[in-house]
Amino acid sequence: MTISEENYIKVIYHLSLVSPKGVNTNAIAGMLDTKASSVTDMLKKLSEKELVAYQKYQGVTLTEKGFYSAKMIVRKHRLWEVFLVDKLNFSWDEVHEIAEELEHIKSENLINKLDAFLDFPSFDPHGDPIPNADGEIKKINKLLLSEADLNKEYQCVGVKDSSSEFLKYLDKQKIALGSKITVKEKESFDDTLQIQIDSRQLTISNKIANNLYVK
Amino acid sequence: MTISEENYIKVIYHLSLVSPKGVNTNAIAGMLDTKASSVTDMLKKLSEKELVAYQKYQGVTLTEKGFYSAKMIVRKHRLWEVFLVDKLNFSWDEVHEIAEELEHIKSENLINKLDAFLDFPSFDPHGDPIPNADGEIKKINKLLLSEADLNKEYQCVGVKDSSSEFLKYLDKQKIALGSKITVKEKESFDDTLQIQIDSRQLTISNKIANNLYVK
DNA sequence: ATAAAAATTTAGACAAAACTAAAAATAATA
DNA sequence: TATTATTTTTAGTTTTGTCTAAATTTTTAT
Repeated sequence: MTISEENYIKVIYHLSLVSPKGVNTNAIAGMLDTKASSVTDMLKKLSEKELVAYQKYQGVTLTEKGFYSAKMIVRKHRLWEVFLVDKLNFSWDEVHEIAEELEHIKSENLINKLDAFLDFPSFDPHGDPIPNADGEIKKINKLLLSEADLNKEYQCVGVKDSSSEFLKYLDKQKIALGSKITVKEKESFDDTLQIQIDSRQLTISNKIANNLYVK
Repeated sequence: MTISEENYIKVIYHLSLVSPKGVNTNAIAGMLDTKASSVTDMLKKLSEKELVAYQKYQGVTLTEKGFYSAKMIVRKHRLWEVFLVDKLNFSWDEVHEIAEELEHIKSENLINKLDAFLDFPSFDPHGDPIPNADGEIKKINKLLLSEADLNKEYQCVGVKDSSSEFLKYLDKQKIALGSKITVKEKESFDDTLQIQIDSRQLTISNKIANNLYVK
């Protein structure tokens, strides 16, 4: 697989988690910042290689083979992110772009040794699960903070939006994975939340609460 | 720079260490396993970008800019090799191919953090020097074992040929960087050497002695 | 010094991955 | 249901890096 093909497969994977019945050409184009016509061309090629099931005008889904390939790319991306944060002291908002390059390094041996070196982590620095060498993914029962019960203690386990801006906001507010969070009050007018986080009081908008996972 | 351009610059760098007056088109083609005509095309492009000084039919040399770029690529390659051997427990004959891919990862920040993580090594697992962030290279007075004096103790500091086959031969003979080597006798007929290595006796061919650096 | 050999460059073509513009199919709406 | 609007595909180009074959230049050898 070329780097370009891998990027398509990865994007189709992420989109298919949201729309499992079939991923639209335009959605793929949007994610890859390319044109729909380019996507059509690539879908034909990926279909030839039996990585996707493609019927024109009907969207695409990953084949078994494509699904496994996608998980291996995601595995590499997330393991490298762990490496960058845990070993090289990058902050969690800096690692995505670099991992986008590292995820295309071919050696399977490399990634398995890296996995061992990192002690077989199950989650990346943003709380996203890391597929193991067989493609298996550890699921946890997480929910958005916006859906959390009042006065019940949760633990922050991930972010939905992992943009640099959001992550930097969280750093500023000292909200990190592992933080203990209790929703004290919910303002019905604008869905603003009063939360207690590691014994501090904080007011956060609905947008923030909609992008934080807790369990 | 594209990956292809980087590969050309790197090859021109290595060849120019041997023929500093100008590197031949065919030599580049040989190293990159490509055709001379492709090399000519690329030389024009690299010349446009002022990475090389190219006069047709006269061979090519690196400009200041090209020379620095080359050293940064070599720096990345060799730092990744140290990482693979020291941290991921690869053996020294397995790392070249993987480093060939890793050397093209773009982030300067990444490579400097990796450098720090590895404790600013000056030499890679094959004894080749690692340029620092400014492109400076630590030189040592090494010589080929074939040129060594009799009955004088040397230390193995590098290999000239770093092919997997040669490295595996050295592993088999338990010759490693740091080994103490004394040439006891030189057979003038075929230049075979009787050496003492870490208190063992060994007979090695001229070909081996011509590919081992000592100091 | 000139002919033959080797090295290098040019010209034209191709594959991959992108693009634009236009056509076709599907979805949405009056 | 007919008509827009949207989405998707096709057709034809472009760019990058490669190739083959032919032409040119340089080097080697008679």
